[in-house]
Amino acid sequence: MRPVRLTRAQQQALTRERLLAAAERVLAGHGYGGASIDLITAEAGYSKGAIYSNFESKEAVFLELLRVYMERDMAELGRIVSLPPHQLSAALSAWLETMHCDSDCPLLVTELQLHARRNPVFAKRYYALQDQQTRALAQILERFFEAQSVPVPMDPRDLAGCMTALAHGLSLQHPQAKPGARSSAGRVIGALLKLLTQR
Amino acid sequence: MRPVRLTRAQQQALTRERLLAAAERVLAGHGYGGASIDLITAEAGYSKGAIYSNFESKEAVFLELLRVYMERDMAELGRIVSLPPHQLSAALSAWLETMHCDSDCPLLVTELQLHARRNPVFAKRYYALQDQQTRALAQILERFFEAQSVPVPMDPRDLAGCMTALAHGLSLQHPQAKPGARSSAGRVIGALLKLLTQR
Amino acid sequence: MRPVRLTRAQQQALTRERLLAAAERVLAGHGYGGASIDLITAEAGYSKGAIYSNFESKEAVFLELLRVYMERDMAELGRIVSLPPHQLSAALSAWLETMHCDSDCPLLVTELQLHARRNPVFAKRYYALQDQQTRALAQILERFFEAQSVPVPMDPRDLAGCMTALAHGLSLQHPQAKPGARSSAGRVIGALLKLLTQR
Amino acid sequence: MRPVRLTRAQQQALTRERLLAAAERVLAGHGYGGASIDLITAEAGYSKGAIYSNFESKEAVFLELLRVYMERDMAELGRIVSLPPHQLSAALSAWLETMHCDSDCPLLVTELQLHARRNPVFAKRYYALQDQQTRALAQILERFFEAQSVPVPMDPRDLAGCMTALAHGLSLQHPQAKPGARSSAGRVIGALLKLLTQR
DNA sequence: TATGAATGAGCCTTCATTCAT
DNA sequence: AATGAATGAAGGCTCATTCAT
Repeated sequence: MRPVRLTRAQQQALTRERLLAAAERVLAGHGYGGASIDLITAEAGYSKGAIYSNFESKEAVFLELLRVYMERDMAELGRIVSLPPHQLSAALSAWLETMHCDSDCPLLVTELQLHARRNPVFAKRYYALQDQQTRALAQILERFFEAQSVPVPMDPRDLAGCMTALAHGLSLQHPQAKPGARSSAGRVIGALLKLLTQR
Repeated sequence: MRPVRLTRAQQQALTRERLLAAAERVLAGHGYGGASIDLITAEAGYSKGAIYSNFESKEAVFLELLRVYMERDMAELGRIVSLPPHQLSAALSAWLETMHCDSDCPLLVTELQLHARRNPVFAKRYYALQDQQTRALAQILERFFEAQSVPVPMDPRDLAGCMTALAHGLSLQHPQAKPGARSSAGRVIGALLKLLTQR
Repeated sequence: MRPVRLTRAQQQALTRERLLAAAERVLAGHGYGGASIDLITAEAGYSKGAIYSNFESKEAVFLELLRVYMERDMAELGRIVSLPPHQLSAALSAWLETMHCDSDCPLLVTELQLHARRNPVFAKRYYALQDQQTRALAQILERFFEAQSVPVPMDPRDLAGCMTALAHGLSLQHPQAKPGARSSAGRVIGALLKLLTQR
Repeated sequence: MRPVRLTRAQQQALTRERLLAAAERVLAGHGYGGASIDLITAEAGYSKGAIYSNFESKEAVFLELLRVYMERDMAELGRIVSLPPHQLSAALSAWLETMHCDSDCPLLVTELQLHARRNPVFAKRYYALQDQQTRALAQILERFFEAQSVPVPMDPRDLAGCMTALAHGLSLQHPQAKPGARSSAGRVIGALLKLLTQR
């Protein structure tokens, strides 16, 4: 039989992960200013001090959150870019909708963007990661247009920026959609993409 | 000769305006959570208590700020919509660039959007004003496409939402641009608009 | 015809009186700490500044209130002491009940007593006035017992102090009585007085 | 040897007790309105925030103070009621004098009474505890009169209310007595009790 | 490692007081 | 005489952070 007990390292990694997940939820629900240590640790089922056993400071938590967040995103984009052409369109749409329109993602990213605007340390890391993501999305878009035999209508990276801006911006224009409802952001982005491939 | 002294009502109106202007600057510079009464009144050159002679509460300051902000915007859009067709395109581009890309506006609006997401009272007022603005922009876009003899490629209000989302979203994707530099956001939006009228 | 206009002095006296009456009501309703200048002047139908045109400071308002309050009380007691013996008992009972049990008086006096405990200036005036009142009541009690042909059972001034203490203390022991209800304080004091005259 | 260090729970209990004791002193010295968190924690030798590690709010501090205060009183009354008859009279006198005349108790109780008049939450708890105390004192008075073979001259609970009202009211009628001096309140109450048992 | 009492700076708000009108 | 905008000192409370346990 395997021992049920986790090693020290595993235990701590688990705590870190739980804290980060809690920080994500609290950030989405309460904003950067409203995300207090107490709220985060309570959400994770720990007490206040747990944060300081696992992170340097509150700032460090969100820096780390940003890292895992973008890493997750990049992995997904990496998966999509390597899909066969005929699956690309559907995957792209799904990504734009699920990751950026129907979830807390726009809220989260926007909070982090605003924070980056005011915090140089945070900014450096934020813009680097965002750049990576834009490049990845640009590559996907190139392959996407190629698959439709349509020339990319503008610089692919600019287009990638547009898609992200639209996904975030549109989803913030309306109150939190009910879980079931199809977000208008998704619909509108789909329509725009179709427009750009239809001439 | 006119007396130099202002009446008391004028004096207070001046104070209100200064406080609101200070609130705008502080909000842009420190975010909703970071915009403390102390910071705002100091920025305006008054003592902390002055806010409470002019506003019900901190919340009321930002609600009022939102109102004058949107009012200013609507006046400008109203001016644009009544322009002769051949001046429309230039005015629209200028508006998108100046009001939404090169200024603190996207920062500000995004802060307010996020706040609206979490504050029902604020939300009600915010979404109402945003809706007005979207309608006005939609009307302008219709006239714009008409002037180019091109059918509007999608529902005009959706398109208006897209333009705003792009203006906000793109300008947040990069660190604060230096005052002189032409923002990439403006360039990209211009390119996209051209694309949509060029087929 | 008499002119309707009051003279300056009359006008100001009226304002003072209104402010004092308002201070009395607010003090009873909100306590010493809760009786703010704003509350008082609003209750009187004036604006904040009116207080400072008529009184030195907030403290001075309550000092003056105390004076008119005690003066009013003394006048009433003076009236009672000069009544013919056969009306004395009823008048005394009525005074104890109406002035000290069924009204805001105990609340008010207690607030002032507590304030006197902590403010030497206030204390000096307060205890002097209270002493006057106790003497007056003592005299009345002497006449009261004389009228019943019963020796005064203890030092008349101590007895007067007891009556006042009972009237105040008992009426604070219960939540604000409904206007119509006969206060238990009045009933109990009546019973005690009867006991002391019945042997 | 016992360890000198206290456990954490003990440490916190000590802090709580110190804060409550400080609150009691500050309340007596500055009144309900004047008893600020700053004053209380400074008096206890802690920093301002310490209160909030131990109590929900300022209100809760005084609610708790009220509780321990009344509990202490009830314990003492419980001790007295079970005394043999010949010790009753002396114990009762001692209690009335020490607990209610020569200490800060009347001040404190009166502050709390006034607060209860204006705060429904506080009132509920206050009047419940006061009722308990009155019943206990009534029982003692019954035994007291029985021991003297004199019928209780009025409803025992009313009489208990009278005794408390007298103890509080009389001791507030004079400036803070010097520690050594025999309070006139004690003397007067003693005299009255004797009167009631002497016929 | 995780806890949570204690700290202390900072926040929003109230309020007595001043003074130009 | 009365107004009320502005001041500035508290006041109650929150929260990131520290540290003994």
